[in-house]
Amino acid sequence: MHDAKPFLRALLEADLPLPLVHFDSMLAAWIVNPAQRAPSLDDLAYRELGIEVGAVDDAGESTAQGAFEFDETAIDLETPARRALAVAELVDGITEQMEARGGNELFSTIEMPLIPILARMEYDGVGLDSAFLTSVGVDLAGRVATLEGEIHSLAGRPFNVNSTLQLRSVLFDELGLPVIKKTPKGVPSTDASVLEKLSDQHDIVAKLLLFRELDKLRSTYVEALLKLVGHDGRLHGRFNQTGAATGRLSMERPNLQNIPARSDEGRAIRKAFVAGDGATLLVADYSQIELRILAHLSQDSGMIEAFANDIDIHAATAARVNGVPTESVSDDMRRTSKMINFGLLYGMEAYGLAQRLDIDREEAQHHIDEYFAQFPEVKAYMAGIVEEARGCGFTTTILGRRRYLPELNSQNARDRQMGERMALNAPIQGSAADIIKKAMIDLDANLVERSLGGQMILQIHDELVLEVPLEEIDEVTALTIATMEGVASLSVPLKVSYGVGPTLADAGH
DNA sequence: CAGGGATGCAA
DNA sequence: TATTGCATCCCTG
Repeated sequence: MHDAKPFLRALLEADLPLPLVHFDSMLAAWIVNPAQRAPSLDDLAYRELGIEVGAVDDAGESTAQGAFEFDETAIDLETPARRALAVAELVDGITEQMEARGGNELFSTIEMPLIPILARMEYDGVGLDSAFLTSVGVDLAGRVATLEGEIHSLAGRPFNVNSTLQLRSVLFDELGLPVIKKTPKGVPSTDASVLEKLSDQHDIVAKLLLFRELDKLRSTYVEALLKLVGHDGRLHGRFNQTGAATGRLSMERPNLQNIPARSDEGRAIRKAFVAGDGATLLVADYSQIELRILAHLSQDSGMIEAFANDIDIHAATAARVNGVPTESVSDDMRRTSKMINFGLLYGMEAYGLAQRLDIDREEAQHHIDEYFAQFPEVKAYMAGIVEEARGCGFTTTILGRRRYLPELNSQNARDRQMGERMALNAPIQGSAADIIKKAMIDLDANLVERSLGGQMILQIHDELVLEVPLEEIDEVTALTIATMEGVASLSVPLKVSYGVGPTLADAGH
């Protein structure tokens, strides 16, 4: 099949048994080159076979809901038939390409087995308390309207606060506030980091920040979610298995991987995600998985030791960098080390660290130098990975997932540096994706083996959300943690923390 | 109405 | 001028 998941989901909706799918040409083409998101059968057949399978309408292709809906008066059997034949013709060629790129095992042991699991997760969906969420929306709308009035008064005239064009005139032309930075197009920026720097200059600025925050929550996380609730009162987002070049999943309609978590208002929205009757939610997340992978890949003895002792990794790195005992680490020392730890995962440079810590570039460089002096294997690993990727053209994860980076040899310095950052990040983010995908496959099998009713319903990059019958919660919690922690044996332990509760807010931690 | 830019949410 | 995504709003053509 090409893109089997919507078909499997349609079978679940029709209460029909699922066939075993052996080969998904969309996934296979993505393994060969993860830069092409959702390779279409049209393009593949033309490129690999020189065949024109013809444009597909939504009758032959999966519809938005994943069901096959035929107009019975005008069934086109020819196009689906040509497409089916094209998939069959593609199998050998793409398999050879996967083989040549070392991707066959990843394909057959991770990506293919994940398809029916994701189909089931989409089919099950997650419960939404629409009445509660509606009341959150009413509250937010009221506060937003009040703020809008106050902003208009302070500006001296009404304008559309959501229009950056109009807001720019108000702030920089009419109120005379200083321009802090410009957008890539060269016009004055009004983004949150700019507003934060202007907050002591005019009362309007704090109102604007709050307006943006609350209106974002209202429009994106209240209105949008309510529109997508199914007839069963649940949200059935779609997982995109080929959406991220690093190997992560992505999600859409809705994207439940970016539900607010930090502010109080964000947590109110998380309260609307609920378990069904007689069930509860279990949220299990890998603790610092990317830094643990960095410790493993770099074999840095200091970092491995910190994880082996299971101490707060940001405090532990701060202690080492500053040459003090862990208990003497100040808040500021920990904050700096935490920023560098995160920056390492993204291919940080001094400029970026300086921005985030609001310090000079020179001072940021000094912090980075001190860090690398204490973690020399990390420094060597970072340098080596870029060099290796430049040589062979790709990076590799612990399960052999490759990301090709032609940018590394670009004539354009900006593109080349982007390639270097991607080379630094891809093995780490990609290995984390490998690990949680394997955990999903193992956990699904373990739940079935023990005849448990607990089901995975969401994956949010380093965490799994399960809906669990109340009477099973202890057994499923223990099984989930053991499975997630046991999927890989790295040079540092994998650690899982968890929370349980009737809503996503209660189960969070 | 499609598409791009700006913005902001998550890990 | 730190990685990966997706959604919203505004604005233009």
